[in-house]
Amino acid sequence: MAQDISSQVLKGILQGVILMILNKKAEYGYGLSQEMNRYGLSSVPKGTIYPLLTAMEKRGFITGKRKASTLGPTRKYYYITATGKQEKDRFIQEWSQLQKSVNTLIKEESHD
Amino acid sequence: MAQDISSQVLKGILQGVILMILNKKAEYGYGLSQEMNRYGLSSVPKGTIYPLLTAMEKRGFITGKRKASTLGPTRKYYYITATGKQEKDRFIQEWSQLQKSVNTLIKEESHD
DNA sequence: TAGACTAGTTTGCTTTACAAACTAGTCATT
DNA sequence: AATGACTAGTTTGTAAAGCAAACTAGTCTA
Repeated sequence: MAQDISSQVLKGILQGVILMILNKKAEYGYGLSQEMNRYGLSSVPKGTIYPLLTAMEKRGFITGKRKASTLGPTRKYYYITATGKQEKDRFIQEWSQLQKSVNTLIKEESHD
Repeated sequence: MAQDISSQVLKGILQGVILMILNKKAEYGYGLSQEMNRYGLSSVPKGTIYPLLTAMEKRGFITGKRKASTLGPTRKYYYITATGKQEKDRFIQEWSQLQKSVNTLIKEESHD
């Protein structure tokens, strides 16, 4: 398994990543965290993820609904909104632009 | 020209980008800012870039030397250190891992 | 009943981001 | 010689983020 991505680099894109996951299916904070691990996005601390989800709800990108679980405490599932989908698309565009810029820099340094 | 990258997304990688540019040649803050624009990395505010350069010098990644300019105030040129080169390589690895993870997510959503 | 795992909230500290104000140099107009 | 535009850097003050840690609380197994 590849090395973990430092929270430093992950910071800016965390919201975008969450929106992409929630666009596929509704998830709750704890599950989201595990889902990200599966994608190689190293464990985001709960002190970061839960407040971020709350902030994203305030911004109108997602909505949360509490649901009881048969195997633990109640979960708070988050659903992406129409605004959230727009924001997700905006993120994808920005990401592709960023990729281009950074990869150009990396390529230049390797064949100098 | 493509749309600008929000400071939000740029945040985590700003230090890595600066290290890559300084690895090619020494630069001063203002010139660095213009160089980044050329790579499509939208104008980083001076309130961010100058303090970051100072912090990077404290961390030992770069060293600054003042040099007079014939066409303006004195400039502070920054040179990458051996530690900085290590950090730069670490960044490149992390970046490639991040790219894999995020692109997997994007691909999945497009063919669902 | 104690420990492990799940699930979420809240608090408090530290770091970061950055607009804005300020100093200071050159150069072209007016 | 004064004004404005561009270059170049520092400092200050505020706001926002990140997150460890403490706390509550549910299930399940030993």
